[in-house]
Amino acid sequence: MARTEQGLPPVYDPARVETKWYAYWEESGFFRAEAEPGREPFCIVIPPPNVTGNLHIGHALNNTIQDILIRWRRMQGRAALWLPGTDHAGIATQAVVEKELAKEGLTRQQLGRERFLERVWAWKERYEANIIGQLKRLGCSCDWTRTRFTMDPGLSRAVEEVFVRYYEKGLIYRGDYIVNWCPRCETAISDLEVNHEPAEGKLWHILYPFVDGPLPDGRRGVVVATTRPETMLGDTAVAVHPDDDRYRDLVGRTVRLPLVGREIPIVADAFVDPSFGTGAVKVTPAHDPDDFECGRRHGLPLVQVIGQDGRMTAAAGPAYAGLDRFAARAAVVRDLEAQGLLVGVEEHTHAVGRCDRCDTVVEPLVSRQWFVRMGPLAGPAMEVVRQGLVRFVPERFTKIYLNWLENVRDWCISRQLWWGHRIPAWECRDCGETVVAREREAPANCPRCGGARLERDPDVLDTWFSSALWPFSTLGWPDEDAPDLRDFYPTDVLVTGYDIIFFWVARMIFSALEFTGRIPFRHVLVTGLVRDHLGRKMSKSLGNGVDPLEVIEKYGADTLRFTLVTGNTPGNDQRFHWEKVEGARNFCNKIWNAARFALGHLEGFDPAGEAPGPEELELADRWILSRLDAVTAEATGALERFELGEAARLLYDFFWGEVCDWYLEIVKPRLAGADGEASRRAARHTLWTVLETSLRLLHPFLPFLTEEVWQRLPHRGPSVMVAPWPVPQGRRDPEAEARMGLVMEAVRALRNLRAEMNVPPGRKAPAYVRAAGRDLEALREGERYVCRLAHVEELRFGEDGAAGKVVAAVAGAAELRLPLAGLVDVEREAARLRRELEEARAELARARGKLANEGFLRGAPPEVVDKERRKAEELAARAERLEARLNELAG
RNA sequence: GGGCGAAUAGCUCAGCGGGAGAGCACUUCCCUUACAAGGAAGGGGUCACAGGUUCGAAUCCUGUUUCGCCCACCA
Repeated sequence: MARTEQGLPPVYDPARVETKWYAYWEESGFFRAEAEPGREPFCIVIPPPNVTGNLHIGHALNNTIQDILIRWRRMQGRAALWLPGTDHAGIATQAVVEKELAKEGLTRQQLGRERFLERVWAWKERYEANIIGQLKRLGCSCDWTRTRFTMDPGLSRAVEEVFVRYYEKGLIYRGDYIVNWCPRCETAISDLEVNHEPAEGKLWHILYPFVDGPLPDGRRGVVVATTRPETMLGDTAVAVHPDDDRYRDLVGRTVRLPLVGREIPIVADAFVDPSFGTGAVKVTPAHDPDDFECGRRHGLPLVQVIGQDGRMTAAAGPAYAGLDRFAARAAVVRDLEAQGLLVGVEEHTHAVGRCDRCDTVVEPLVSRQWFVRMGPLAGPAMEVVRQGLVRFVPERFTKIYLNWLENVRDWCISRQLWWGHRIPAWECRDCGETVVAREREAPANCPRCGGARLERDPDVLDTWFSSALWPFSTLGWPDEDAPDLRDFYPTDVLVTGYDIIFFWVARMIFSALEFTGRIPFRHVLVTGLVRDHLGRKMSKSLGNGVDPLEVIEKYGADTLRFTLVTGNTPGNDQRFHWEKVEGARNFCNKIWNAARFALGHLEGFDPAGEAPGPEELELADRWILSRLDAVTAEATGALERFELGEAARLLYDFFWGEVCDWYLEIVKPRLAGADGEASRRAARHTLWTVLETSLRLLHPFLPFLTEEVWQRLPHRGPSVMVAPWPVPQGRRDPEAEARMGLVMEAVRALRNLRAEMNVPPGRKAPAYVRAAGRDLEALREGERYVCRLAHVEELRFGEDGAAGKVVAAVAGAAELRLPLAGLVDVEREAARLRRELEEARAELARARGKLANEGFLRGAPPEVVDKERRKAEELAARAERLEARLNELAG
């Protein structure tokens, strides 16, 4: 940090400025969105993070994207609302708090419902504050005055309202159905909360003997195949396919259930696949979804042999009651074997369902639950997507979405938990009547029998039931006149991961259509996962997670944002590499230093007072301004298409590759006055224009850095975050771009010649140019740039040059020559080249020798051999180049 | 069993009908007063494979292979 320019250190220090600017933005009220006439609204509601813990790197990506979109639209003058909030995350939060309790040796039952909920609320307060703090560190420009939580009074009212209206419309029903039950969480879970994983298992073949004894043909009974023998205790039938000739004559007969003795019928049902197992299926309506349906079709009784705790019930018989279901499996197999009824065992891998939360094997159980009828809701939800009213980005996710809705089953929404929205239903203890009502309208007495013993349903709703309402409940629904609902709904874009399209996106769409009659958002921008550097999912158990806060502390929020958003396309996973973080950090530093340089030359600069006329701008100015307009248009287009990575790349390439590498270098002597006052003024103004505009373009991506720099630059307005988004100013100039292109190519060609020939950096010489027409004009116009940047004394047009020349063709038309004499000592250079050539040849011979050695080829690892091969190729190429240069020197 | 994605420079990835690119890594030179977290020059790729459409294909179509993911009630 020895030198400073304008008192600025040569390395950008994000820690010094980030909190300062965030506080300034917040105090200035820039995050607050006000809808006004004439200002088109733009709204994003945040996918509410769970209050289970801290934000992870995926949140950082997701929220960076939202912030970029919001900041961009805000600068465009839209009334941009980013509505923040958090989700109570029912089962997940309850689980973490229970875990915390367990450390104190407590269970929630010991605490009781009320005190347990107090604990959860305390947890919620702590983590909500945490999460909001983290979003602020990231730079998120949310309207914090509108922060919501899924269990806020208003949102809870929406939940209640939705439940009651669904119920009144017949779209919610309660009933005894088979559901996915987690015996550890002791609650029902939805289909989506079950993960199917392949598991090594066995397929047991069991003989169920005929009640009436063997048939005349000798058959003693029917053999069924099962992967879960313990469930046989609850069998109430055997099913075969109606067209299966092997069994057709058996339909209607009765078999005796082994171990239990119950007499059960053989029924015909088309759900049976004759090609699987023996073609005969044991039917356990209480413990298998297919069997449940089959049982209903045939009026079979339910025998529940596994309880909600995963242990066998009394109905399983005294030998098994109380046993864990897996212990019971072993016992049943043992007993069947003893009776000679186990007639075969095969190895068999099949899918076993596990609880999304705790990985416990799910038990299908019949229990009394609440369901949402999906049929009538799915149709419109598919229609709005088919019609393009709601668009997925990228588009391929529409198919996934539609496919899911086409096959969706009714949604089990009740959970046997405490943390969540309590179901607004009461049951009469006297007559069993069910009453569904808004809490404030709940009757004191049973409307049917008049009894006073109405008891509220103890269960709560699936957490996604409330998230499904998020886009409109946060804006004030069910109050139809809520100003925010009127001003900002439907929202514009939902940014979310592909992992919750079914859980959340689909449910928001059908809920919104049902209750607001409108779509909830116009676009769904789907993000991929951030994986670790090996491509693995980040997870707590692997310990491979990257904490966004750690990145922010080490490198700054802008760096993290830029890292996550570049080189990545919507819907695709990306890997996290610290090298990429460093690349983003370097870019920030590049901007910082370009600004440092510019500030040193813009002292006392007044943009309005010094605007040069068009005729005062020279080639480089017209070129960079043209490029600035082009990049402005391209970046804006990319943002409109949600290609944020593309927009970021465009700006990166422009700023680093064109502004810094070329324009700043060209402008240095001009700013120092080398080309006179007019040139200096044009350069100064253009430099300011390019830098100031670039900062505005970069602001959504790098909010802190751009603010810090912009504030130091001559500017208008209180903050770059409320400065106007750039629009092209009609400065496109294809002629200037073409001419400058040629100039740049000439510079590159001359530099190349110098480097190839080892011309000492300090040595200058004239360059001879042969060109015609426009090329000639362009090179004449850019002569000063070429001379300075390529370190050439002067350009001599139309001359053939000296002996020992080196030639480069430029743009196929012009030709540049450098005389070697005067640049290098030809004799010494030739000697050096010969030495290098010898070395290269010697090394090449060694490498070739190695590659000819059978022992090496066989013994060395393939990658080593490959490397050797590449080395040989490179050496050969190098030798060739050296020879060519030697010839050049000689000629 | 369906569906989707990926396969491009040593690594990580953009590009998706006319130029094969970026960052990192590699080689050479340069501490030139914006930046060595930098500058200049350079090496490195039959764009997985096979067909097809086209004047032209990394890019579109068909098929194949290898990874990865999602969905599905096969007991």
